[in-house]
Amino acid sequence: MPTKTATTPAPRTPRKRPLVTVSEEDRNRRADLVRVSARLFREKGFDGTTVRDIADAVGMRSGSPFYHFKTKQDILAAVMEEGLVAGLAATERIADSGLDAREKFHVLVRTHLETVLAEGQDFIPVLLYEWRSLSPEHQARIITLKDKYDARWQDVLAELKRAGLITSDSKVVRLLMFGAVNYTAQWYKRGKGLSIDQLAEEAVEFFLGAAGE
Amino acid sequence: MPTKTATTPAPRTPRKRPLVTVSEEDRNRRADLVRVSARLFREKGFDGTTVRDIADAVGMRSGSPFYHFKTKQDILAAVMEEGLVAGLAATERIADSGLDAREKFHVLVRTHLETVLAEGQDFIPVLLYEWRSLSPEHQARIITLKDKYDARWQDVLAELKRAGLITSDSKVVRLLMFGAVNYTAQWYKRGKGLSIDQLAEEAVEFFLGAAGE
DNA sequence: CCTACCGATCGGTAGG
DNA sequence: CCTACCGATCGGTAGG
Repeated sequence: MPTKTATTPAPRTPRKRPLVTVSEEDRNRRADLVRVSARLFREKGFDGTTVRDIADAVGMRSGSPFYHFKTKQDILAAVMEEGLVAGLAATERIADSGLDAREKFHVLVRTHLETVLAEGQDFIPVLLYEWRSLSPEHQARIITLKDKYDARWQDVLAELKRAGLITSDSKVVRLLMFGAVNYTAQWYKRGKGLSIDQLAEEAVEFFLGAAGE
Repeated sequence: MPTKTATTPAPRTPRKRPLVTVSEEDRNRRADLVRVSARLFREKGFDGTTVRDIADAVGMRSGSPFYHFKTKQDILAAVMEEGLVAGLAATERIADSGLDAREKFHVLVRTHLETVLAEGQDFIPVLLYEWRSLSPEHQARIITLKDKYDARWQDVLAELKRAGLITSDSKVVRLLMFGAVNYTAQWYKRGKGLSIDQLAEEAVEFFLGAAGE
């Protein structure tokens, strides 16, 4: 049954709320839970966050999150998956753009920094720092997405090397760059010092060194 | 009947021990607790590790760690402090050596990598990834040590810049390097791929770029 | 350092 | 999504 059919005549019977299908409101509440959980998991860790913390933050009673998620683990998986799907989409858009190597890399770094540092962006930091709390089954599913993400970065590094902007495009170099960028989550304070754009600028200069001049 | 899961209690040889002074044995047991706690905190996180886990790992009963430490928090602080004191000593030794800038930097990177990646070296990773679990009072005391550590790195970066090996020795550059090196704790597998020495080599080349050639 | 224990809290559930 | 609840577990303690 189509969810929205503009051309069908109005139903003869007065509309009643569907009792079986998942309502729009349910989906919104679920999204609320994922969003506040991301923030709490980032601030206090997965083990340091209780289901009651999460329920409080969205104005539910302590047992109610389990109407939307089977377990606390499932909430964690949802947070990570949402962050990675969004991050992957952005990465692919940039990788497939027609920009030249240096510019493409710059945009990639800036976008990743925004993903890690901008307000309300807690999904990827949770992915980075709560990975060990995720069950092996959930990990396996998310690794598939993560591999695609990594592959796109590796492609851009290969472009940089062809352009003579870096001397090595090894996996180790990618991981070192990734570490440098991801670690900003630990020390960067919004509104103090550099803006995210300025930070991206300095990071790119550092990564490409004097080779790019 | 088969529910005899837990480790058997330590042999109970009643033994005379000094009642007032802290015996050598007490100090050894305390060191044992710190060492196994470092490993457990790294593997499962502070909140994911129970005092019972720690007691089991050294062959004590669940209440006994509290003979050596007032709280679980105090164990965490001891782990971090021990790691930082050792790391700071090594860093100062290198910074004050007569090596030239590039060589000094290389040794610094390699030593830090060993601190993060070598077997049984769990203290600094715990410091890096469980910082938020430490109470503000403990944090304040440890920040003093951490500042000294950072200052030594900054000194070496200034040397690198004077030698023309890097184009910027800003704090941001130090933090990016630190992130790249620290993040290895998340992906490096001992005995697979590069050795720690080889990794140090590649990291230094990446950090100094083509400028050093 | 062990025995024996406690109050608090936790993830999760039954039934509406 | 709430009410009412449970079994398990946790950090920590008294007393020896």
